[in-house]
Amino acid sequence: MTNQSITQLASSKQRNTRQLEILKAALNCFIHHGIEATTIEMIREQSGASVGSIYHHFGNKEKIAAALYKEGLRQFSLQLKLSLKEVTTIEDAIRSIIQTNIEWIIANPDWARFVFRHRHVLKDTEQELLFREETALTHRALFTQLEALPDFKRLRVLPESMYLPVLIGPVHTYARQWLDGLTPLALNELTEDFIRIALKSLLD
Amino acid sequence: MTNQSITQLASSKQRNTRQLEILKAALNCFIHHGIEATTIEMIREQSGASVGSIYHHFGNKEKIAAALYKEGLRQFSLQLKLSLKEVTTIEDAIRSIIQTNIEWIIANPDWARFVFRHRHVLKDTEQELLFREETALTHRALFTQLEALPDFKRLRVLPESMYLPVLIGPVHTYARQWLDGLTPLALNELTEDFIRIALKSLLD
Amino acid sequence: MTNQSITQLASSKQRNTRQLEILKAALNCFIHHGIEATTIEMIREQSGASVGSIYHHFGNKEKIAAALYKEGLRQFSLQLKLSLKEVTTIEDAIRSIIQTNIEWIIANPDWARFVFRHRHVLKDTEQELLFREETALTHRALFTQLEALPDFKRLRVLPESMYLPVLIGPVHTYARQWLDGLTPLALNELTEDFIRIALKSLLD
Amino acid sequence: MTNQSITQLASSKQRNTRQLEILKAALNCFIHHGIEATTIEMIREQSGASVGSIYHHFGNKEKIAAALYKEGLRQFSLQLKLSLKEVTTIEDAIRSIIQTNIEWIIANPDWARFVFRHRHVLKDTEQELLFREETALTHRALFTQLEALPDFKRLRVLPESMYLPVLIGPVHTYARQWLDGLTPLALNELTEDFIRIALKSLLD
DNA sequence: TATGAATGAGTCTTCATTCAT
DNA sequence: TATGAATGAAGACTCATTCAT
Repeated sequence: MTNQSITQLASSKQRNTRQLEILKAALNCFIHHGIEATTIEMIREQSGASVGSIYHHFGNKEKIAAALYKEGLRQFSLQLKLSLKEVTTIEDAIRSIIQTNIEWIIANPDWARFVFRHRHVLKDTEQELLFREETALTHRALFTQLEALPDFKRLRVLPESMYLPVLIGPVHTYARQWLDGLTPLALNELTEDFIRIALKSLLD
Repeated sequence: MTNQSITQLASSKQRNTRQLEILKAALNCFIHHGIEATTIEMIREQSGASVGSIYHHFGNKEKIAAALYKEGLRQFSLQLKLSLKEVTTIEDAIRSIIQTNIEWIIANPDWARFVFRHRHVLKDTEQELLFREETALTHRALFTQLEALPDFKRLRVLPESMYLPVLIGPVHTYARQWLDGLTPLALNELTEDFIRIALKSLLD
Repeated sequence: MTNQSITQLASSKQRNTRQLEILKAALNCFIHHGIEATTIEMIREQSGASVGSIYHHFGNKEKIAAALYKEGLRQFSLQLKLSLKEVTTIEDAIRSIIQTNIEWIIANPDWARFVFRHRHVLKDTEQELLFREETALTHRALFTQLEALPDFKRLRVLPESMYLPVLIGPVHTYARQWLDGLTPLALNELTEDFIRIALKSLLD
Repeated sequence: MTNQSITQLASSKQRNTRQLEILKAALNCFIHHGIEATTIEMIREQSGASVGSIYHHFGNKEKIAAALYKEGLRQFSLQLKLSLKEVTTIEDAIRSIIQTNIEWIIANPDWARFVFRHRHVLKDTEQELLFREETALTHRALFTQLEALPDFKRLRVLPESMYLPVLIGPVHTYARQWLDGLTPLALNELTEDFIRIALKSLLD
């Protein structure tokens, strides 16, 4: 049904098999029916866990969604950080960011659908603020790394909050359509095009 | 609470006051609580209409959401079409598209939040296919109009499905953040920046 | 099953038939199984009302219990007030109070069981304070009436909070046992004995 | 939080520390939330025992409540028996019974609340009949002892089942209110008053 | 004796929807 | 067209109890 590998899901936090099965089942249900329309019973059936076990591990449905969201973004962040490790020029950095985005989306289509569609699962949650701060820190760290690059000044001068939208907006907007099956061309075939666009947009 | 004007909501289809009040109340509820978490009772309370009346006019909750979604996009399309009427160069066209997007989002923030967040309200609906075709037609018409422009060939050669993401992806990605209050700079202050970016990305 | 008459239940507040059926069924269930062990399903079955109707009228199970409790005490208070209307001596007053207590308990055994057993249904409820004040007022009014009697000074001097326990404690303690089937003699056969005891305890 | 001493709880039956901790925690929970609303988890948390341990020692929640109830009454009975050992006149006996009641309630307020509120924990239990008989025996023994007193005939002639309610009803009715914080005067300040009342009621 | 993860039957409660007026 | 009381299916969630260690 889905190519979401359990190994993938496992990678960003210590989770036992039972928890991973629950997360995997939940992700699948959430994508196919939406969070609200997914019943605990559905997750139970697909995961093999008992209702009690699901509640034992996650507390309630919203927290499963929250876990899925947070771990998705964390896992992506990690991958991005790794890919930026060796980068020495601003051009390489842009290239890396775009490539990693596309690669992650292609490797984790359901997870990508989930984070694209459910930006608000953390809303009104105790974890909300904490996770916002974590995200802000990650962004800050990324920007700091870019600033340290020797050719950083090649980057177009823009309000800071615009950089990410400009850099990755086209990819994300395309990816949303592709993930919805609305687009003839696969995302990965367009990697070079998106990189070229980003370079033109951001480097003088 | 919201600056969504009822007049605005009214403009794309023949609707009486009662219906507009219902739509307005529903939009407000949907934004604040999500579609599923919004109960008919909430819409009843905010709109002043009775439960029976709501059902009389819209059939059920999903159809209210569907109406909101379709009319939102139609209303935007209309505005875009008007703004493109006088356009004579490709550069003006790009400028117009970006400007109209930003203007519409700023004029209809809740509506914008709604269409951004609820791309899937038409899913598994009889209206789905119909509306998809309508949207495709609109896109086609837009592209045809651009092709007819004398300096069309200035446009970078790209797979056709990439044009819209590249053109409007940065604005939309930024707008989502702005509508969520995650961004320091108001969208309208960045209009010129976004236009410059788009021109650089799309014109040779 | 129970001799609780619906007419009786109706007397202290404007209630429609449906509500009275629900209250009657609930009282019966509460007595036989306790409040917690009574399920809405049981009340539904016995009352003939639908689940939704029960919730429509009472909000939840606790509020049914609260209504039963408050209306029980109110109904008793009313009866007591009526019986004290014509009273001219302190002895008659004592006699009246004891008689009314016994009569009410005998006429409403299930209701009496309920108020004896469930003094705390209003605990941590918004109605708690309000009802406490109502009760205090009723008590105050009763005492004021007694004070106005010409032979009031025949009453033994005691801390005010002791009067009611001394006057009615024996009856209530006996009634609890009788209502539990633990006592050979019916409460009403002992009316004169209880009156004599009360007079001895409280006069000169 | 409560002045219920563990030593007190221990006195009527052989119980090890673990069991006493469980009983103490349970009593506290039962008083604050009621028996049904108390979860094993709450008792576990307050007692420090594990869920398994609680079940090992008591079988289930109802049996904890039953143990608490039975041991409470037994402990009180014991204390009463001791206090009646030296009694030689009917007046002293009445005095002793009232004093012991008040003393026990003051020394064990939570336990007193518990037995007052939960007369029916043994209902539909195998222990019910047994304990009823035990109680009846105790009452019989008490009455026999009183009958043996030289001035027994000073006691007013009343149906036998009335003696206890008349003797102790006022104290219990007052105590219920006092334990609920509804009364300005502490129970122990009224001991002499209650004794005087009882003597007047019961001795000719 | 002690532990606590796992189970799943059992309940409360919600809410979309209907329909008689 | 408008109303809102009544319905009951459906689901989230709890919690007593078990049992392998």
